[in-house]
Amino acid sequence: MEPIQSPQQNHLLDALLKVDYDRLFPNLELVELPLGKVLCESGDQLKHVYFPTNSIISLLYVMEDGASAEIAVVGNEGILGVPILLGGDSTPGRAVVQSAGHGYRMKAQILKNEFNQAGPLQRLLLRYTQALITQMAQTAVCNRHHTVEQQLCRWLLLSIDRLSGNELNMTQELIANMLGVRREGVTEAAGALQHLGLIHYSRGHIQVLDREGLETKSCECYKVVKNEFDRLLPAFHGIAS
Amino acid sequence: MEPIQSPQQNHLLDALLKVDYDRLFPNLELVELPLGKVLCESGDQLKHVYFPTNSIISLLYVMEDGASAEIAVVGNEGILGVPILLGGDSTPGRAVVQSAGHGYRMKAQILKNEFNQAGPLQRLLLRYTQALITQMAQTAVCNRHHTVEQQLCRWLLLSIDRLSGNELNMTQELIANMLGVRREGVTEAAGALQHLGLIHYSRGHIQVLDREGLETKSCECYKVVKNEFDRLLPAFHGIAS
DNA sequence: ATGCATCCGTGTGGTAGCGCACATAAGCAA
DNA sequence: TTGCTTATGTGCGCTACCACACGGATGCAT
Repeated sequence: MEPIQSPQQNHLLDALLKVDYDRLFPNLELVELPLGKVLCESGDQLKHVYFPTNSIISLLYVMEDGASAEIAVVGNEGILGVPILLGGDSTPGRAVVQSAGHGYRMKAQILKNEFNQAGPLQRLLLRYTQALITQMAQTAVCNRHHTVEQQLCRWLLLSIDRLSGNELNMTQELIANMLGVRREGVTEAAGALQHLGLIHYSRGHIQVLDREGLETKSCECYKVVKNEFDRLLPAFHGIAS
Repeated sequence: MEPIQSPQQNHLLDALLKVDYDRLFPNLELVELPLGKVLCESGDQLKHVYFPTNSIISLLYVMEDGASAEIAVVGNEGILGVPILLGGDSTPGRAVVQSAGHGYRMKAQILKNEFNQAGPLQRLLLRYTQALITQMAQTAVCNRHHTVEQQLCRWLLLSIDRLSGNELNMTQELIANMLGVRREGVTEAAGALQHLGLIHYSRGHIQVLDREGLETKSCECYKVVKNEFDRLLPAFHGIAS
């Protein structure tokens, strides 16, 4: 039972003015985004930008010794490819599909040209960039000061916010890679959350049972990021109007 | 012996086309930036943007419990006020003068108007934004994986790169606040570096004696950030041409 | 049902950094 | 000098997390 895909499931596309949307629409290509697919290796130049619909893309920085950490996630609220717009053609980061699903992609140059027209589309994407920056900054602080359990809560909340349901397909091993901690650390934290009845998981399948409880257990970082996204990107639905 | 101040000591201003520079020049106001001055409290709307010349501004995130961490620094290579340009009027961060000196400021609205013309000035500032994003991302990773000593090296290098000499006025207590670690941790790390002959410090005055040695001791994060700034913002001196 | 890869749980020992408490030291003021 | 403030050094117990090792469990394929 795959849900029907539509570009408007992506909030950025949905927020475009009708005239902008209609112009871009023919360039959008629906793509499947399987778990683990690397959309952009460190230092690569992105050929396409991606608008996830029901998938999540993780922005990872990988270090020389192989250690990694996620610095932000992109779901149906956003776009992968901000560096293209900012004029630095590459980033030192890697983009990986963290939660399988679909998205629309578009040749990077086309969106860049639209962006350079400095209209509402540019303003929208710049506001998204600001929200992304906030997420990265908060991740930096969170990495410094919060426990694995708190960070796991934040991460779960950010993830399910970007999907329709309350379930994730994601092994603890992968989560550990995202958070930049050991797998055992995730096991322990997840076990604690399950014991509290906040989540249920088994073999790579996670259900959030008590969203509010998770928010309580989480550090403030989740709320800060969420509030900033809501503030900067209210759902104003350019097409519907 | 204060050095003579000129807007062109700031690399962004220096990189403007002459026509843009001439138009902005009358709006630039030289300001002194004393140590510890808070230019922007969390959630504030910036009235001015700042172009440091021989000062450094630190972007700090402060948490509910008072713990803090620096997510990026802005010196003569950059500008404080990127969120203004991106259209989110405020940020959840705080901006503090980390190294006393001077800078030029300008009413935020004026620069925002210039930015919205979508010319070379906008492209320059967007490239700077990309560099800033890289710095924040690398900070997030560094917070996760590297020792206090490595981070101190990175921090010292990033700082002296943004000043003319090889000296800093900065107590260990303040550095600890920036890095989000204990003061004693900085004492220990700084002691080790001094023992190796890489730095000399006493009561809030730090000299870098062996830059190369510091780079060796530092984590890769410094080089990644530096390379990305050099790549995105080559010194191309719009005025001179 | 049997085999097998994957995923998860757990234990043991080691370490970096924390919180706290104080001891020294360097500058400054009268 | 004396005294005061600020800056830096050090020791101690504690905790979160790490690295490694291995045992157990689950689901899938044949």
